[in-house]
Amino acid sequence: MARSYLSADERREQILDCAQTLFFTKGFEATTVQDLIAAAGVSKGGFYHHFAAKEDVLEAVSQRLASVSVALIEEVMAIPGLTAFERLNQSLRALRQFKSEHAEGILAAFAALLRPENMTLYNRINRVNIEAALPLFTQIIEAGQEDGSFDVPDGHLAAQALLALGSITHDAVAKAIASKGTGNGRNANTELSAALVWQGIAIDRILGLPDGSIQFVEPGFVDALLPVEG
Amino acid sequence: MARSYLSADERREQILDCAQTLFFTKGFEATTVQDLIAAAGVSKGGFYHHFAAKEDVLEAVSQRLASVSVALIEEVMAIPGLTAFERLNQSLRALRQFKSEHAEGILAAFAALLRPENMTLYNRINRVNIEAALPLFTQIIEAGQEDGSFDVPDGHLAAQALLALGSITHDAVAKAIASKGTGNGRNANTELSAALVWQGIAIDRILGLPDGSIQFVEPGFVDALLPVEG
DNA sequence: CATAAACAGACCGACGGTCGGTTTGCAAGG
DNA sequence: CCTTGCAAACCGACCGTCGGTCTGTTTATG
Repeated sequence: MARSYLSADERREQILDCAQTLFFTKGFEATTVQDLIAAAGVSKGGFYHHFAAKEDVLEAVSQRLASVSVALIEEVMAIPGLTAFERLNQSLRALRQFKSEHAEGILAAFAALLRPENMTLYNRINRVNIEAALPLFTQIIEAGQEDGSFDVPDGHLAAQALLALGSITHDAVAKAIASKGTGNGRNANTELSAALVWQGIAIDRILGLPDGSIQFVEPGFVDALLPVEG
Repeated sequence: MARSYLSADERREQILDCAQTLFFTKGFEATTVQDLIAAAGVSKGGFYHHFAAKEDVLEAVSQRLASVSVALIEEVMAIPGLTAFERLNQSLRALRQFKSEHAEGILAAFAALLRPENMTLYNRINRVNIEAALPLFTQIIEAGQEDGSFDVPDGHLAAQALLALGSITHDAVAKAIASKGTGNGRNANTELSAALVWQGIAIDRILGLPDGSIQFVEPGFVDALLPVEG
């Protein structure tokens, strides 16, 4: 029968595409290698020619997802002549804009990731994302120590604190998604907005800025992402 | 052959004891049900009589560990006549003291948890711990909104932020443990101390307090926990 | 046409979990 | 005090499935 014979890179990407879909749909543990090779149309031997283990696929998927955020921030890093404060705000804005532009996909991803059977996937993606973003945020904050934007004793530690705050909103996001179509979506959206506003304030405070300095949400951001029906 | 026949509670606890040791030693995934029943001296059927799945054992072990911290904080909650600020500080002190008193065990646990093959165990324990501690911290902070101790818009969100900060120090702890016997333990301990001091400052700032209000470390705490040899 | 990369698929050991049956403790009835 | 009945504790052989291996075969490429 006609084998397809893709290049290593193409095949890898194709398998990762299938894996991403499957992982998000049924979870990492529940996705078998059989599922993966069936979806990708490749044999067991072919699969293990490109990946040493199922675990490697998880890692690669996580890395690929993290690289999206990294690229967005690196674009902002390339802009010359910004203060560190402006650079941080712009980075957050870029991430926000990306979420808005891909609202549908982001939403589906979150809905999948927050399901209990997907904790492994969620934790891995989260970890890799933080590891990838940490040096960039460290760089920004350390520049901010120089130019007087921020008041923190250590840029690296401050960056870790900022990234750790991300987990605050996950609860609220989960609730907001869960309440879709249950009638209290309005309420959940308000709660999520409050959580995001607070996350912004927490960032301000950690960086030694007055409340409201960093713009972490925009009015209507949540409602645009999660439209309340009815 | 002489069966032992323990009560359900006794047997459960016994299995959990063995499981805890095994999970910390070889990790959750690497510990098989065979290992568990061999260690506990019970049969497959006996094991599944008490636990519906291997996963349940993980959950139970995590819950049991979390209940230790909860008990410590609840003790502080029972003290009458404290301001919320004092209550928070006392709670943190109690946790710190517990760590000092059980330095050896705590250290071994951390060393085990931070190994890459133990991420599942680590994440689970972390999650359960946060879930267990969240209502208590929320209660303290909400009281602090009333009595003027803290300046935050929402007690629950503030508590989530505080607990999220815990992850900052994990890196430093991992480094400090890893550097034992490598000669730069002195350095790693200093770094860990700095991380803990920063975590205290971050808590201050999030709660709207001046830097240094909350005592999150004491001088010599790290060196007492992780003695530098030589 | 040689060589290596890409792929195939039968196969394996081990794992989590099930199931029908057995043993023990215990309380109620004689 | 002794049955007797019964539920709870326990046993261990067995099963399906999974991740991973291994021996080859097919395709591209220089």
